[in-house]
Amino acid sequence: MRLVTWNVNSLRVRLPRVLEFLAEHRPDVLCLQETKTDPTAFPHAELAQAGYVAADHSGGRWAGVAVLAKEELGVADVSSGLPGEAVQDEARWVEATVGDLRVVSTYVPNGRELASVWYAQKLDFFAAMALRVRRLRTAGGPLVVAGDMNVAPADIDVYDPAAFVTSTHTSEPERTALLAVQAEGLVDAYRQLHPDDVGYTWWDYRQGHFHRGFGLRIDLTLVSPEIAERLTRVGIERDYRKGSRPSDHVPLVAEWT
DNA sequence: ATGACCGTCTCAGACGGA
Repeated sequence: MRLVTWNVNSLRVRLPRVLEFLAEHRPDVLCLQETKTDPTAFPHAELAQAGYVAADHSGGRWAGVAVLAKEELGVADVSSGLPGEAVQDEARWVEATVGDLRVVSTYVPNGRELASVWYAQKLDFFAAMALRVRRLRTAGGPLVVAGDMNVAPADIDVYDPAAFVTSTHTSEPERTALLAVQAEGLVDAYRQLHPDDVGYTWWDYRQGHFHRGFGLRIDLTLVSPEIAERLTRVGIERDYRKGSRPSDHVPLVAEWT
């Protein structure tokens, strides 16, 4: 199984890069975030030509998530929205079943500033997420929760921890909230296979941050234990930050037997 | 340097992103 998560920052603009990626890597499953797509404008036809079907939760100009699967695998039992999320219908959570695998694609709220209402809503989103993961784990079967968590789990995941002490994404409450989700029975796939490696998945468009190596690891693939023990490779497709009109995030690839 | 980049919606500039 090859499963990929990628915050594309507008599926309309990024469609050529997405089709390039599908052709090059042929993932079984591709989780997308920040599709920024109107529900009526989701590019189902273009993806079908590439051999993929999609379960999308599209909310217009902001957010938007989707689960793509190879046509022969299909997407079943689609569920849109996170029960209990602070702001309903922001299109930050979609679930689908692919084969025997339950897949979630999520785009956690940014939080904007510490001690803001948006920051509180971000923590609330994680709390709702932990409850939902508990439910899904109780139901049993292999589970993947992949997406843009908007939290760098540890200082190794931050190019300059000191630069973030007054910012979101590295605060103790955010990290604790993410750990509470994992405590429901999910493993950080990249960190499992790369315990000491620096592996950023996002670089700010500004100030040449990519070329200066200033990134964060905020896109995660969280897997249930039966998948974690079968992982064979977890890789970051850094080259997709280069070239024509790149997203500010890159694809994270996980493979298991 | 009080910003710098990118995408969206609406039409030059705001808002969101992290």
